[in-house]
Amino acid sequence: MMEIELPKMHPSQQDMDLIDILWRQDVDLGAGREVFDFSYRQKEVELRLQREKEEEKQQQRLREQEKALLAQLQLDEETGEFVPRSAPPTHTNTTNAEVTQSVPPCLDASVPPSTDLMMPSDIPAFTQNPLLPGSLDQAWMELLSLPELQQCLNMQMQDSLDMDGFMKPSTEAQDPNYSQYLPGMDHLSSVQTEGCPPEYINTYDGSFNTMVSPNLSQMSLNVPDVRAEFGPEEFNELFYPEMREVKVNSGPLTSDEGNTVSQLVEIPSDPPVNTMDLHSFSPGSFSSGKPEPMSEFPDSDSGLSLDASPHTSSPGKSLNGDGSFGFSDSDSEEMDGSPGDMESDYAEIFPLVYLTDEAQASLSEKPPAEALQMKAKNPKIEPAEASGHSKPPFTKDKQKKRSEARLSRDEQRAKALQIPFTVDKIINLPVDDFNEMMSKHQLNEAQLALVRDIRRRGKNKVAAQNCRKRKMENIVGLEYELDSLKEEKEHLMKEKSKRSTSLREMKQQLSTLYHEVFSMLRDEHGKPFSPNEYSLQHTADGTVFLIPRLKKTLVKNN
DNA sequence: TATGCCTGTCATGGC
DNA sequence: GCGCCATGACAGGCA
Repeated sequence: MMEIELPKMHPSQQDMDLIDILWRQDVDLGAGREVFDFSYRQKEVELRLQREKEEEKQQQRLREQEKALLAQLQLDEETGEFVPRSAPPTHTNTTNAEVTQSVPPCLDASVPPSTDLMMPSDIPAFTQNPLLPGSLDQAWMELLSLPELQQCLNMQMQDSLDMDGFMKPSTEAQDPNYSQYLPGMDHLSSVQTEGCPPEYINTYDGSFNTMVSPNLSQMSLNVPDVRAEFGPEEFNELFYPEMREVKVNSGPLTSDEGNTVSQLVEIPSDPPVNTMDLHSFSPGSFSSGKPEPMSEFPDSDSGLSLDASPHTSSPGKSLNGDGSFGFSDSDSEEMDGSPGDMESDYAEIFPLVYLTDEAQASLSEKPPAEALQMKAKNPKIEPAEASGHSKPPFTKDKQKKRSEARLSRDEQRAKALQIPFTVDKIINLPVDDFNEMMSKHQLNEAQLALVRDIRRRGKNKVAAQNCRKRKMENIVGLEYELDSLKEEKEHLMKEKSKRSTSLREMKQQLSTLYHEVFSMLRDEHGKPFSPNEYSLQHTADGTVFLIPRLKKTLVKNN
């Protein structure tokens, strides 16, 4: 087994099983991973560097955007919030007082109350608790200055009012805020917040921490779906456990998530072994430059009908001319139609080309005619004893690489058949050049068949190499992808855990503040409101409503 | 000798 | 229809 150097990862058993399944599919194809290790490692390093650069750029961009944004904002000294300079006066200034002073139903005078829909006369007026002159305001200010809390209240308010018909807050005033609290989810935020300029979406997260209390600034709100954990119903349960029948319409916060194969593995860098000298095989030199194997075929010269067109060459015209070579039309057809048999035929026709030098030497003592006669006697005998591969052709020369051996096998065949082209040319010439080359030489059927076969095998060999290489690259790529996904999953799990903790703390704070504020409210008689009968609702613009719970239920039923 | 890997080859289908 | 390419399957060689 080969030791492969793979990127460091700690896959689970399942992952390993998956890899093994993929790997087993190809392992018998012989693709070796180590071939790709180097490029793989390179790719990995490049990817990491690229990721780091991108992160750096993004941070830089965020800082710039934040600066630009802050330049457009001014700090509200009272609330501590940044507000656009050009924006109309915020409600935050008035909210503070109106929470306790303005007349219900709408506690914020800047927001015209929908009195026809809103508070009937049974809504008690707010009165500031004389005993707690500033603390209430302060508490609300603190509460309202927390964007997260505002957001929670907004959600609750919107849900309630959407359902009750008391008020339909503009989504533009709401949704963009969500994106501010989802700095890590810009892509999602931008989907939901069409009305919000992207620079606000992308930059508020940077300034966000400056607006919140220190402890909260530690919290990150990159919660993909806050409502999944902190939905309106849960919110209701948190504060109105007894009012579960009041269904709220949850707003749509959910987002619409939405080689060149490196040129052929160089064919064995070694050039075809024993590259034939093309010129030595020119038709005119056949008889003179008689290659050694040809001694096995004393009749071959005479058998070559150089003038005969391949198509007109009859069995009698092939090679021997006397037909002793055993080539018949059917044989030729077999060769063409069944390449698998061609090798066998070659083996029969030119048995020596399948043998080692030694074997050839021993065979040379035997007249080739004998072999040909055997072929003639039993033409149906499958070469190499029927399997076509059962006889190892080059088992003697262990030093030779198999590829070389195989290559030389075709070369030897070509040599034996006196093919006047190099195997390399036969395989690699473009089809036009190949045809042109072929047309310049009169080849008999056996030669044509062999040339075609050599070309086909040669091209297929390269194709197989490419195919295996691609397969290995795919496997390596999948392993890398698997590793990345595992890391991402791990990261998301940590993130989720962090968000949950943060959310819990916020809920707790909000609950505390809510009850604190509620307990400070007094009606015109100085009596506290019953939390069972009233609830506080808060909008994005700072308006606070005191909503009678019974009313909500009634409206809902209507 | 058994086993796993590598490579060449063939068959087949798509372009 | 031919040639090329991709790929699954198979077989042989080798360590």
